[in-house]
Amino acid sequence: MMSEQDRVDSMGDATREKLRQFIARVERLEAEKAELATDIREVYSEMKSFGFDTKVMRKLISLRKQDENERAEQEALLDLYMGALND
Amino acid sequence: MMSEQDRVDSMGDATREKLRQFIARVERLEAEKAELATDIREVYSEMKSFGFDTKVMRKLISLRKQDENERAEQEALLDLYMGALND
Amino acid sequence: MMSEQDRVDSMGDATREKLRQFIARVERLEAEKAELATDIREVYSEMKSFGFDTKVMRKLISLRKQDENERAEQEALLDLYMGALND
Amino acid sequence: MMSEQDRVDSMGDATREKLRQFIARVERLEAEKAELATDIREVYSEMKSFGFDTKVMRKLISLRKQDENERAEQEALLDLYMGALND
DNA sequence: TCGGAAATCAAGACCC
DNA sequence: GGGTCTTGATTTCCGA
Repeated sequence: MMSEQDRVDSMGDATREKLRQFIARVERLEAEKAELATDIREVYSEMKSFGFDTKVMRKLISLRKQDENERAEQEALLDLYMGALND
Repeated sequence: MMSEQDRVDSMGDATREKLRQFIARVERLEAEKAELATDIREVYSEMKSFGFDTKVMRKLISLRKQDENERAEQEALLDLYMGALND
Repeated sequence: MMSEQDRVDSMGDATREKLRQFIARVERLEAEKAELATDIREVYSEMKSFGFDTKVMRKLISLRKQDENERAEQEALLDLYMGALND
Repeated sequence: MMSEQDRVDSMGDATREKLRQFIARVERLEAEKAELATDIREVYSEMKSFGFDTKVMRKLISLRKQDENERAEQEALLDLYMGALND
């Protein structure tokens, strides 16, 4: 059986380069995502120091997101119906 | 390193029996679950032969489930507020 | 454009009733399926508190299921052969 | 019992405004975070269509992240030691 | 029937 | 340490 290292060695240079690029892109995006997570945490701690109950706030915001999702779904359903009418 | 077989061999009889029982229970439940999945698929195909658009129907039913979840969440939020009021 | 409500209104009573029944049947079956999923989760947590490694157990059970499927396939193949002999 | 609406009504205007701002900030950040998640998924699907095994790629990237964390820890430890030397 | 997309689920990280 | 969020893996589902 070929080891992973052998497999990498047997890649063409172009493939290896492509691999590096993919990894770099993902890692870049993940780093940005992690930063945003930090920012969000900071906003919550600001809220807390402002006297808001963060647990309630989290719930509230998650509920708003659900509403939004639901609205999107309703629209998707409507689209489905409209598509069905054209059959 | 002990192989899996060795580990089973080294179990006490009681443990081995317990193991068998757990596996039997899970497999029993999974079999029932699989049956239900089959039943559901059959209902959808009945619907289809009745002239309903199953894609629409699936969406509709999933939307109803979401509504239900949302209602539960709203209540959870209300409970949070009520709890917060008691502080 | 016809609103969703209009479409439902324009269904015959019989069709509307049929629709309700289908939805009820699917929701019933899905509720039962969800219960079974809960039961299975509970069995696993029992196993865990009994000292079994649930990850391994899951793997084990899924392997047994695969074997079972293979056996079923073999049997189906056998049936096929036997049928062929009768031709 | 005070209704939720009553509670919001009883807030000062400034507090209410502050609340809105906090919610807007969090929702903004979460939207950006969700976009990044989408971007990452897209990169993976590009990789897949390029012939890479995404499961392996995910593992690889997560290992690199671990290494990075370890390196960071080592450095933190080093800083600690160096600080100690200055005491 | 296959492959991709999405839902589901448990494990791990992380905050309180 | 309890609970929530996130991630990763598995399973499920649909369309081609």
